[in-house]
This record gives sequence, structure tokens and C-alpha cells, in this order.
Amino acid sequence: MSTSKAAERAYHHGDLRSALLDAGLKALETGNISDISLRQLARDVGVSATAVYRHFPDKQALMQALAQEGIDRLGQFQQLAAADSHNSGDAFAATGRAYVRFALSNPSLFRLTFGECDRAGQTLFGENLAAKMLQQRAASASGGDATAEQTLMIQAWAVVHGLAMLMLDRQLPPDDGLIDRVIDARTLFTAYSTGNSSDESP
Amino acid sequence: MSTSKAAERAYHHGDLRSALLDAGLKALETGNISDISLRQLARDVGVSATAVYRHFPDKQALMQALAQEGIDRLGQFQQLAAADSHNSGDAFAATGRAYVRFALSNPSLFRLTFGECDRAGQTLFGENLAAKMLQQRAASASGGDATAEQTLMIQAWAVVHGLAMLMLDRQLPPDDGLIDRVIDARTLFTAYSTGNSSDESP
DNA sequence: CACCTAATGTTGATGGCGTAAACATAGAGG
DNA sequence: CCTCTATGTTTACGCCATCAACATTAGGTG
Repeated sequence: MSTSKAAERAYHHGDLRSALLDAGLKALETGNISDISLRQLARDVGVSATAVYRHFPDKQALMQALAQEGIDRLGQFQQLAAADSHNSGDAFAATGRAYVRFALSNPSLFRLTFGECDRAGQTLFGENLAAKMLQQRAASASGGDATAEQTLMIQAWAVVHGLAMLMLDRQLPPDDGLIDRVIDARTLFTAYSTGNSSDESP
Repeated sequence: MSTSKAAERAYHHGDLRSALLDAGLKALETGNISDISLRQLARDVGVSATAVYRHFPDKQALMQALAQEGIDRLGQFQQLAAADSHNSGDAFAATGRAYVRFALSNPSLFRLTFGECDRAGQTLFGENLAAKMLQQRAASASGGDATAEQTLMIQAWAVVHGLAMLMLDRQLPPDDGLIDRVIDARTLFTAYSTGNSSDESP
């Protein structure tokens, strides 16, 4: 039979690798990161425990693949959110809001993406779509000063990342209004740009 | 023999509970959170694996105790940092810098403090010294508006927390200059207060 | 002082985990 | 058809958290 149509109960699974990733993503939707076990994923997919090792060298590799999927989804989500805005200030704020909302909707996946697992020296997000968007927004808001641009970008990233983390960790209520208030272009993100570029004002 | 002077090789340890916590803190200095095992801590202290359960109902309880110690230390560290400043704006920024530096100096402990372990619904930091300081600084910077005060506080917390996390997760270089630039009272934290209270200006 | 009890530690076992080694099967290409 | 290689399976090892049953000891009560 064809390779794409996964055989229900053949010796060879068809596409075990993505099946495992799907199972992992599903597990992350309802459970904690530490609750994920290779053996359980294998069980979910209906395969022996060590079959995993034909597709991932170890658990960390699988987790990394899941994290990559998280980054991709976050980027898409941000892009979607920004598409609704028609000026760069709004879009900047929209990507920020999207960042936090994504984290709240996908807690474990988000945590994994920026996680403490020993991704020794990996950048991940830094080379990603979402980061590039962030950089682009910051550039158009800071009006040419390279250092200011970088600082603004990092501040913005830090605010949304911190807000997301604190809400995930129940240090702050996961309140939509609070997100809006904290990520308010008029107060925080335009702190620099008020004196520089301005594609619009109140 | 006395109860305080731990007998080197007695059947009863003397103060196993704090010995375990010390061992845990030491382990967090050099290793990952997930590398901590009850059995290893017991081994470090020279006691059988299950002795731990006389002092903690389960692993999570021990981790929580370690997290509490992390909060306390963070608070002290921030207090120390703020003590050097002589006006509230500087002190505000100083506590922020201290927050990030503490995180960088104690990565695993910091992560545990705000960690993903299932501390179902616990606030921890919220009722803590450091939080009270933060709130106090924000109050004196926002000049009376309650909502603005809360938003400013949360923004400030989010920035430092996000910066700390991103640096810990190697998404940003752990650079002291960068910390200073991001936590710059003149740009970020005084965004509100410039029009309100002002205990000093350039 | 002797004694009892509660606190504290130990041994042993259970079931789960990540992972390595050796073996089995099946699909692809000669 | 037959072999080669990719993919799964079985078995096994050592680690882990945790439970139950047993051992020791410290400290208060007579």
C-alpha cells in the first residue's frame, strides 16, 4: 500500500516520526512538559517503546522537534494577528498581544519553546519569523538609531515574554484586559518613537 | 550530645531537613532542575533514599521549599541593591537590575522559583518582600493613579522577568550593558512618571 | 532509673522511566 | 527471487519516586 496512507496495523507504521510528534503536541495540550514520556508516546501511537529511537536519537531530540513546531506556530499566529492591523504601531502591539495569548493558549508548548531543557547554545527564536517581525516593527518605530532600535526591540520582547511567563506561572492573572493595558502602544512601545518616526498619533 | 551539633555518624542525623535543602541548593548551583533527584540528595547527605520522606511528603514538597528559599534570597538581594540608591527612581531601577542579575547568577534556583513544576495555584512571589518593594516603587512613581500604578508595576516586573528568562534561555546574551540599557529609568520606567511625580530629573 | 512512645532512619519491593543490544520483519532494488 | 536496509520488537540495565514493614533512638513519664 502507499506510503502516505498509514497502515492501521502493519509492522511498519507508515510515518511514525510525525505520528510521534502529533502525539507529543497533543500531550502538551493537556499535560505538563515533564509528563511527556517516550514510552507513553509510543503507547499512544501503538508502537513499542524503543521504536522511537529509529526516528530520534534521544528524548531531547524529540522535544527539540516539538519546540521547533512551537516556534513555527507562534510565528504564524503573530503574523495572522499583525495582518489585521494597517499601521506599524498597531501591528507591533498586535504581535505582542498575540505572543502572550499564544503562550496562554499553549502553555506547555510555549514553555518548551523557550524551555529549560538543555538546548545548549541554541537560538531558535532568534532566527525565526516572529523575531524578524519584531525587529521590523522596532525598526520602523525607532527611526534609524541602531542602538535605540535594538533596545526597543528587546524591551518589547522582554515585556511580552515576561508577561506571558508570569501569567503562565500564575504570578499574574491571565487577564485579556491586563494584557492590553501592559502592551499599550501609546504608553510603552512609543516611549521612544514619540520623538522620532510617527506613522500616526491619537 | 546536643541537638544543634550534627552527629557525624549517628543513626539520627540531627537536622536532616535543612541538610537536604542545603544539598538541594548546592545541586541547583551547578546542575539543572531536572537533574535533582531525591536519591542523589539522600546520597549526598549520607542517608538512605527514603529517609527524605520523614521530612517531605514528596519530591514536589522539597522543591517547593527550595523555591521558597529562592524567593527569600531574591528579595534580600533586591533589598541590598536598592539600599545603595538614594531616590526612588534609582532604587526602582536597581531592584530591576538586581532581579535580572540574581536570575543570571542563580539560573536553576530562579527557574525553580517561578517554575513550571505544578505549584497548582500558588502565588509565592506575589506575597513576597520583593513584590512589596516593587509595588512601593511603582506607587511612588505613578503619583496616585491606582490603575496606572498597577500597570506600571506589572510592566516593570514583566520587563525584568522577561529579560531574565530570555537571557537564561540563551535567547539574549547575558550582557550587563544590555541589562542596564533595557532597564533604564530615563526611558522605560519613567514613561509614566515624567508627567506626574518626579523626585529628580537629569 | 526504667519504660514507653513518637520521631526518625533503614531495608526491600513495585512500577515507571530512558536507553542500549540483539533480533525480526518488511519493502525496495538488483 | 533474494538480499539489503529501514524500521519495529524483545529483553535487559540502571535509574527514579514512592510505599510498606521494620529498626533505632531520643525524650518525656512513671
